[in-house]
Order: sequence, then C-alpha cells, then structure tokens
Amino acid sequence: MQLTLHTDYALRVLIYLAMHPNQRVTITELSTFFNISRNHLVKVVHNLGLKGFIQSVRGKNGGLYLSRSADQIRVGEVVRQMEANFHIVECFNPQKQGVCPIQGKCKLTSLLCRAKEQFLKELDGTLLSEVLLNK
Amino acid sequence: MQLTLHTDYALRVLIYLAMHPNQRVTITELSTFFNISRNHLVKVVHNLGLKGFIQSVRGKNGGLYLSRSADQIRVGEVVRQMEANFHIVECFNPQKQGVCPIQGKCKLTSLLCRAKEQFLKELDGTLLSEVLLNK
DNA sequence: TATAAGATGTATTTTAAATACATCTTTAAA
DNA sequence: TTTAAAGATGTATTTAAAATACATCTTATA
Ligand code: SF4
Ligand code: SF4
Repeated sequence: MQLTLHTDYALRVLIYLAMHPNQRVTITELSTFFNISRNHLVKVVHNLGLKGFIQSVRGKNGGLYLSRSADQIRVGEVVRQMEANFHIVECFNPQKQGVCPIQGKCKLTSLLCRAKEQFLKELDGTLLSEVLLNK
Repeated sequence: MQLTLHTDYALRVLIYLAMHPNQRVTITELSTFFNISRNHLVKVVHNLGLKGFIQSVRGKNGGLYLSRSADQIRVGEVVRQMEANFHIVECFNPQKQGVCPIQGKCKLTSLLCRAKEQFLKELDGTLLSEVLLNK
C-alpha cells in the first residue's frame, strides 16, 4: 500500500511554495532543490494547477505560487485530488465490476471503504501550514 | 493507493475456508470458484501457510483449512501480514533513506504514519467471521 | 505403488508509474 | 519589438513491480 511518487512530489512542491510565500518559484528551482526529474515535475506542477492548488505565470520572471495560503489547504484534500486512484481492492474499480465472484456479498468492501476514509480523515486534520519544516 | 491482488486473493481464500469449516479445500477448488490463475493462488496459499493462517495436508484427500477459527482472525492482521510493503511515501522505505532532501524535517512522515495506523485500526475492528457473505 | 495433492523455484508477461524528449505558447524585460 | 525565460502540452521510452505461466519435486493415502 503506497501513494504514488506523483502525489508525494505534489506535496513537496506545495511545502516548498508554502515556505516561500509572496515569491514566484520556478520549476527548475524546485527540480534542483528536490533533485527530481524536471520533466516529471512539470507534470506534477501542471496537475497541481488543474486542481487549483497553484497559479503559474509564464514568461520572464514567471513561476509558481499557491492559489490559497498554506493554512487554507488540508493535506487530505491534496492527497484526494492528486492520487489517481483509490481502488483499494479490485471491486472498487468501476472497470472490474463482477470480476470477483463474491462481490456484493462480501462485507470487506464496506470495511475497506471505511478504512480508506479513516486514512484520509487523519490527513484532513492537518493543514499544509502545519507540515512545514521544523527547523 | 491500493492493496495488491495478492492480499485481496489471500482474503478471498480465508473467506472461502471460513465458510467451509471442518473441510479440506483444495487449491484447484479455490482457483475454479474464484476464477483465479491456479499458479498465482499457489503462491498466495503458500504465503498464508508461512504466516500461520492456514494448514495444509498433502496427498490424496489433502487440502487446506484455517489454523484458527474465523472468529479468532482480525482482518487487519491478515492485511498487515500479507501486504508486502506499507511504504506510503518514499521516506518510509529503508532503501530510500535520504533521497528526499527534506526528510527528517518534514512533518508529513509522522502524519502519514498515523493515517496508515488509522487505516489498519479500522480493519482490526472486524473479524474474519464477520466478513462472511451476507446471503 | 499409483496418484492426487501441495511445495518450490524460475521465467515470462503485463501494467502502471516514472522518466525522457520534442515542440509550442506566453510574457515581460531589454 | 525582439528575445529569452518561463510554463504548456503531447508522445515515446524506460523501469519496476505485480501477476501469471511453466517445470519439477515432495508428501501422503487409498
Ligand atoms: S468483493 Fe470482497 S473479496 Fe471480492 S474484490 Fe471486493 S473486497 Fe475483495
Ligand atoms: S520527507 Fe516528507 S516530502 Fe519527503 S518523502 Fe517523506 S513525506 Fe514525502
């Protein structure tokens, strides 16, 4: 059970932006600081933009900044938006309906759904501003 | 975020065995019922044996049965044992220590750890015997 | 003692994620 | 008004893990 690097990278970007408020941060700066493939970061950043977490300015002196301040962003929200799928087990996947012969009768489905919600609920309890580096 | 099919298959096997107590169930029977690659099921079953959930008898009239009764097995325990890794993010992986430059300073680590525990705690609250088919 | 069952090890296939590459568009400073 | 710096977008390739397949060995009992 793991989140994708894509989601982890998204969180790193948001943390960095939160630590540099009122600035335009470039993807290259992020890529260098985190030592992450710039090409991949571009996609993460693009996705963060689509989901409304960040704004971008093109051209000279362009860069990225948070759409909302860090104390207005819940970690759970970021994970929900950035993680592509939460198909904990096969029957959660709309494209795999009926593959498992006990689907509909198995009570694991609802249990795992509750477990997933507990996971996200815990993340909802923390704001991006509370995640910033200790020292 | 998803569990491996391996873990899901393991749960299916345990559910089936729990529904057929005092019987020896063959892998072939399981493979047919669940329509799962027999070869793959063999590995799942073997792993369930290693982890002490089931016993097996070889030879004619052999088969599998639960080591403990279904009301003595917590779902969380099965998931903890069968899921190969719980490296929610990169820094959870012992082989990736120090790759993320903010590791040690980022408070996401402990937050995600708590979230993971909440996920498993929810699963710990249900026994295998409570998961059996409704009807 | 024949055969049905699981055990074990290796190899291949499949899939999704991660990464790389190429090119286009926007913007503001020079 | 030109130009370079920045992000946007689309496609292709690589990687790694999971899933599946194949082959052979061991055990137990009818
Ligand atoms: S119905 Fe139960 S056993 Fe089947 S895929 Fe869903 S959770 Fe797993
Ligand atoms: S330290 Fe924080 S940002 Fe880095 S891998 Fe761990 S959770 Fe992600």
